[in-house]
Amino acid sequence: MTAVAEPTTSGRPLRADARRNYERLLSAAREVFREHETDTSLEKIAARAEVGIGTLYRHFPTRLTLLEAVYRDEVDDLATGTEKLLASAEPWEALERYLHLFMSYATTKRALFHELVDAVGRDAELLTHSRQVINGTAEAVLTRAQEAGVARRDVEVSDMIRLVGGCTMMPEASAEQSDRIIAVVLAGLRA
Amino acid sequence: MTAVAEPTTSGRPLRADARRNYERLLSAAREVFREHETDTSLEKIAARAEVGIGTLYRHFPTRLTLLEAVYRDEVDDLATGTEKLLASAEPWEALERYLHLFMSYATTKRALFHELVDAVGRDAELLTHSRQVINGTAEAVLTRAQEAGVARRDVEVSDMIRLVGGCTMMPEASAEQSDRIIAVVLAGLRA
DNA sequence: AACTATACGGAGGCTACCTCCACTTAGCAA
DNA sequence: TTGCTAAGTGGAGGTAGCCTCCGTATAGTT
Repeated sequence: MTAVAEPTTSGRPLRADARRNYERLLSAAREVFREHETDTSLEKIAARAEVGIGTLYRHFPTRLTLLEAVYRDEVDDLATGTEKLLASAEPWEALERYLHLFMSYATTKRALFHELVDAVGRDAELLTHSRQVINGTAEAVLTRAQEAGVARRDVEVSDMIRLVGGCTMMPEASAEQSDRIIAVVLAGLRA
Repeated sequence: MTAVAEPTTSGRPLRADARRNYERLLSAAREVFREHETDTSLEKIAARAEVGIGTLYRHFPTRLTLLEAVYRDEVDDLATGTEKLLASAEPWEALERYLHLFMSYATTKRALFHELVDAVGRDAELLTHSRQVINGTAEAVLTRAQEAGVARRDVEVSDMIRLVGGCTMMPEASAEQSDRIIAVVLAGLRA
């Protein structure tokens, strides 16, 4: 689909078969997660990729590892989209548009988000790629708005992420509801 | 601990041993959920109550059934606390205090909340006691504030629940963070 | 004391996660 | 080409949790 990030676990490049299997697994996982939500067994994904379960586990030692790999591109898209916003829009408008961006990302990727949060809860040390990216982008947007004096200063990044991200964890949000919620949050954040 | 709701599944009263086991299970579950979060197997709860796993399942056919029974009292406390608020406080102040109440309820009972939400996501028809109570109380508070003209009218009950409840689903909120978040939400809800 | 509806309990089926290791093979070097 | 070996494969099987089924036990009644 998109260019696959080199799973260069060690220094050495992957052997051809390993590389092929890695990609088969990734695209199988993508398909499966698109059809069913996230409640799919790893066995089924391995079968879909016509690969043994052991192979899956060597490439993706954890369920979360696999989920992250699947969504890696899209999280990175969120980050680059945000950078554009920061370059082109005024601080407040950037914040507005960022929240919409983030909400729609978190909504469509609810599965990842949910599991990511669960994982962080279980192992506080675990700092996954997605988490780093999300924290970084949110921080850039919020602090810029605060320094411009348009956003309250007594709010932290984690508050904002929690507010917007948290409510996507509840099921069945309509687009209208998302918009209403963001409107409330924005009104609350305004300096 | 508190008066146990009669598990009057059918019309007939429970046999003495059944009743005893029901209460043993309930208090074992209460203890266990207090110590570990929610990741306890039902087998362990049954063992703690010195009761067979089959007995547990007859009384609580679903994991959720048990969780609900454990927290039933506390959800009801939320409801009665809210009624007092409505009787004694001005519409806006009632809303403020309600959000704090709700947040602290949802935070300490995160386990139930999480599983409840998951369950609702899986089976949309399922309308559990907790859900009914939460919806009912939130609605009373919000519409009162709206009718008094102090809260935005373009906000629905489910939006508010989603905002406040959702962010409790992410782990490790400090009391200060909860307060900051509520402040943002309140500022956003104000008419 | 006998009888029966009610309730008990745990063996066992199912499914998912994950590990381990005997086998296979890609890629290199002679 | 051939052989060698580090790299990779795959699935049997261990663990754990959810839940069901049904033979056994007993409370409560007659």
